[in-house]
Amino acid sequence: MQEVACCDCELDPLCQVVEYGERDLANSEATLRRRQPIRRGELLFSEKQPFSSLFAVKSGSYKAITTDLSGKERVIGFYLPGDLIGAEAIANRVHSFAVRALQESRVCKMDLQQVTRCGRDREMAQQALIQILGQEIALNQQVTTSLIQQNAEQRMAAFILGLARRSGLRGFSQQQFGLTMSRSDIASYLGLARETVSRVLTRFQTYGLIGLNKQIVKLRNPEGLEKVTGMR
Amino acid sequence: MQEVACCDCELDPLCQVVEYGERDLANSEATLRRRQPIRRGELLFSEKQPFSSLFAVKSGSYKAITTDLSGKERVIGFYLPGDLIGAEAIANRVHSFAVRALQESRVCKMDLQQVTRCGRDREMAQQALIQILGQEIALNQQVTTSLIQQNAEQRMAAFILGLARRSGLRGFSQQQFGLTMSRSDIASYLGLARETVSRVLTRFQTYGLIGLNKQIVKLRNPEGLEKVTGMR
DNA sequence: TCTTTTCTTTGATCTGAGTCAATTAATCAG
DNA sequence: CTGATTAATTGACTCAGATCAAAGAAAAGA
Repeated sequence: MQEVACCDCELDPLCQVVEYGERDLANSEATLRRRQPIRRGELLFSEKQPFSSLFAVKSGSYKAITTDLSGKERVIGFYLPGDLIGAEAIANRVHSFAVRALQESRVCKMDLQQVTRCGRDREMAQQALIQILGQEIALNQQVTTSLIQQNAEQRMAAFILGLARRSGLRGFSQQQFGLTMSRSDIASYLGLARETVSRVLTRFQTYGLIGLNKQIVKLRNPEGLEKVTGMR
Repeated sequence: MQEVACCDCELDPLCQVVEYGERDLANSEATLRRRQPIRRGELLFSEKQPFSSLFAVKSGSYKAITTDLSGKERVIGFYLPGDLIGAEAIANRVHSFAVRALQESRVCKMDLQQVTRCGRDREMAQQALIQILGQEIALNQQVTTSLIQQNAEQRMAAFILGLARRSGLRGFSQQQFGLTMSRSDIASYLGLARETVSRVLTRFQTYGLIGLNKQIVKLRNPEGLEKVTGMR
């Protein structure tokens, strides 16, 4: 299982400050626990659970899910190595969705309560956190836009390119990466039917845009995909 | 034009800290400018413009817009009294979309550069900002979810209820409020055709869910609307 | 005021994507 | 390895919502 390097991780600016601060702390209560293992299918936290920590994905992948009135599960996001999990609960101190591991994975866990209590490094930590949250807002904005006003092919193309970009940013291959979530998960996330996801993926293969076997996606024509999205 | 009270504004926790800090500052360079007037159609900032300040809507309304490849405008959000504008640019120091006033409006403008330089109040200001950003992330998450997987009626219902809730939260009527944006703007935002927005609105009227004349919406049956959304 | 332009509504038609159904492939348990 | 269960693909059909078109209502200019 390939892991993201700390230097490529979104939470790292905060980790550094916290860990630096920790050395000076008399009590050895770790505020930061690196590389916690999580089994496939395990919940990182559940909906309505009180907020206690932020997580950074070290390896593997996760999905964020809510349950609607009829009890059906809805996927509202995916997390890959280097991604931040849990920011949505900072203000209300309660998680607004559950997060489940899609495979054997590892996270780094940071106790935010402690972070905001650790005195002289507090300001640096806060500064770092502000940056991270700002980044998060900008990203969410983009994702929302690219999903809402687009058709099935555009959504899928944007989704695949997004995965590729994230893979590249975290130090992995930008051309080839794992599609660890099921077709149903993708469908739910993109607001499409399973069957449509399947059809669009095979269409993309016949167009020569991507190659796909087992869980591995290969970008054969990234520019073409970019065109399909219809965005800049 | 009705204005939101500062105590009902999202940016207020930050304003308070900043303004308190300002009194002690030797230089009288204001970091906070309250109630700046903006004319209808005027840009608050444009896409790709360097980030310099956060804005809080005091009165009126705004839309956030990007332009796609074909040069067509896409609405990606609306701002009402009490809302925060500009958070998406904090991390990258560049605005990722433009914001245009939908009518005569007022904003409070806060220079964030200064905020993060003002010394002993800095920590309080940062704490406040973290809360605000966290709230922003949680809200965006909700909006995205409610839009992507819903049909036209569900989107419109959620949109109207969202406006009502925001209106109520800011100290205005929850039953009655202005629909200051055009049908096209709503359509673009919700990812629908103008015609569909129009049709759904008339359907809602004939169902007795809302009343609508000129720019004023009245909720006649909020529970009914809530049911239409199909969410909790 | 009247005219022009823009916005909104309503109707008719068409199409992308959802639903239902059946087949094939992959994963899991023993 | 083998049968059982679950996931993915493919096809046929349907419908919500897009597009096209035209009329009506508001808003902006003169």
